[in-house]
Amino acid sequence: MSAQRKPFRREGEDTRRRELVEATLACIATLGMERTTVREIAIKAGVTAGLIRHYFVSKEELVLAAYAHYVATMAKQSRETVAGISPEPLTRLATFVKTNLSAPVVDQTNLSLWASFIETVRTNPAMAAIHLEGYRGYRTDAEMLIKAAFKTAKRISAPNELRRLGIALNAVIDGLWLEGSMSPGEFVEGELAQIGLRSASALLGLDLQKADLK
Amino acid sequence: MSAQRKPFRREGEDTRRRELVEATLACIATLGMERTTVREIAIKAGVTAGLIRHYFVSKEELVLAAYAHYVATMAKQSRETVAGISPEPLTRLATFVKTNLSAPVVDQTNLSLWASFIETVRTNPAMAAIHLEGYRGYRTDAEMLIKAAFKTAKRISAPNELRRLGIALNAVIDGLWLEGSMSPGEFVEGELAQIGLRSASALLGLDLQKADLK
DNA sequence: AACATTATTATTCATTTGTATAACAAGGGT
DNA sequence: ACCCTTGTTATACAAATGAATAATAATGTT
Repeated sequence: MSAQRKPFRREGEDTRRRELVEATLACIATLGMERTTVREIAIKAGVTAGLIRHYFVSKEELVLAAYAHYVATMAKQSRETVAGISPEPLTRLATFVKTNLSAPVVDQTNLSLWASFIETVRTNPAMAAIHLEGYRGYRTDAEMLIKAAFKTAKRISAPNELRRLGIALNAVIDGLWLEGSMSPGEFVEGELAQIGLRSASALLGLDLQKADLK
Repeated sequence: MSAQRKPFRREGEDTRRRELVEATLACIATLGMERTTVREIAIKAGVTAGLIRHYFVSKEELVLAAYAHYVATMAKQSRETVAGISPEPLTRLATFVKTNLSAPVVDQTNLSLWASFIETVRTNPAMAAIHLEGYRGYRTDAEMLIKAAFKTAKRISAPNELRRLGIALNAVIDGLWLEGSMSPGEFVEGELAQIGLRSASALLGLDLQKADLK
């Protein structure tokens, strides 16, 4: 009547680490940071709890790796979407705005994940470093897009001005993303993206709505 | 050699409840939700852990009360600031923007507190209700201010338009608040508020910077 | 096919946490 | 001055948690 020992397969180190990291993100997103325990992560990953310590010296280190993975994935997706379309600057800018204001970026679970990390970011210097790098990259992307669009429109763009507009554009997107992710029922399909395009147009003095139709 | 029993004072119910609620907020802000335990809260409040259960049937209920207190306090402060100044609509709008983009609203600890609640808001219906009420009130405030400013400028404002602008204005403020609170070192004193005024001006087609100087 | 390595499972341990209960004393009523 | 209510402290407890250690079996090597 002895319970059988669980059968298993040996995986390569990188595979297992990625599996564990992804299971961690899934757990945090679903259960929240508080209820994300090593046992829960292990269940999600389909392994036993002990294995976690074989790859990560502590739960804290695993969470750190998960955050790094999350930031990197987000940045990569955003860049690939913009890079994969028409090189026309205005269209790119419009796509940048729209992508970040539609599913799957706008998503309650995604927001939860992001929020769960915030408090850790504040208290953990290693997490803070990862965050700052990601944020700066994101803002630089926005500035580059604006710069290119201005150039096409033959508009002068001083570095100061560019910085200010990058911050502002980023803020509208973040704010709308926040509202949309937090209160999904408050907006109809596509409304958020439309408001984003209009707002960005007003902020930058460009017509992104026309560009979006191309 | 027996340890002395801790001396204490009896407090009225509402006083104690408020003390416990405030201690809870302080704990969450400082330590994060995960490390906010009933014992830690009790220490912060200067009482022993057992007392908490005398006023709140569970830790969850205490956290809920703390969130309600937090939302109410924020809303009250915002309204009082705007109400306490010149009745000139443009100036009010400018103040609304500036207040929400300066200390003490823009603050890393404040952000932490807010973020800590997010995941709870998602999973707990009671928390979600409190949140939605607060958010709608905030947006309504913004819409009213915009409407008044438009009226002064003799501009027509359709309900749809008003809703859209309210959401957008709210988003810029939220986004800038987020960026400023998360990466305090990235902005110089007053920069955030300036960007906020400029952005709001562009969004609404009003000159809030001039209005701010009055 | 036997072996060695080590990834993985299984078990154990010390702490922590939320909650429950018991003991005590502060302050009001008479 | 005494008692009585109950706010408050102190102790206890079962469950959960991160981590440590022991046991086992999957896979590559020869």
